[in-house]
Amino acid sequence: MEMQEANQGGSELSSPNQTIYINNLNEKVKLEELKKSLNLVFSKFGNILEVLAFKTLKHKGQAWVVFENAESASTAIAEMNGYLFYDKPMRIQFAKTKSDVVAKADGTFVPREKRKRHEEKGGKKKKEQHHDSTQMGMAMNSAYPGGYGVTPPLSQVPYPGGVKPNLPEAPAPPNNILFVQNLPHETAPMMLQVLFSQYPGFKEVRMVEAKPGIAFVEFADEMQSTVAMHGLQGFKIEQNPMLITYAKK
DNA sequence: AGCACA
Repeated sequence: MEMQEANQGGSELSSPNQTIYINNLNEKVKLEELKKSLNLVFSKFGNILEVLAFKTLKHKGQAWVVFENAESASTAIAEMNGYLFYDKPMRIQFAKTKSDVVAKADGTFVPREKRKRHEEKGGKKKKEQHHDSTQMGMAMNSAYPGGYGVTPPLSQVPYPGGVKPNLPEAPAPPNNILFVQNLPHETAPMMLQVLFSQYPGFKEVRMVEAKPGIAFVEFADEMQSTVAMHGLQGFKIEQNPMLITYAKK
């Protein structure tokens, strides 16, 4: 039988990073509210260092959430990609580059001139563009209740009717097969079996030789796959947090 | 659509 490309929508997964990049956000929402809400929704995945969003035309509808750990970011992507937020499904990926707050902590921070790709050309009337970058560090992040399984309405179908064919990561609907990513290349099927077979309904692990780092894990039904997914989401194998989603059928 | 921290 044939199987869909393992890779989601043909776009590569950016390398794991502690910052997530979110787009397809509802542009009508005011920035402050947007950031507050993002903070609320994402704080259960771990401590958030900063939430950034901007109002400029080039950056509308997008935001960055900087976590303290890459593991949190990874879990947040797996759990929240496609989540309806102000009536639109969030599209989430790892950020392409390291956030300044993180670089500052690293000691690798280099002031912006080096990092700018292209400067703005003259001839444009300069407009005030306010974007604020509130840092709501301690204020709003509550410690997470323990367990990620509590994401509410993922069951609502994110893309009802006509969908653009190549979304970066169109989340597959819940089903009995899990798609596991971000595994160390040397991960043995047996190791995965040990992990997943603790969950009821486990059937088998399938790994794709041609594509190291991923695996399919089949359960008897979707309730059982869901339990396993939430139980093992972000579980680290040799430092790599597993990223588990439903497989595309 | 669009990956920044002015």
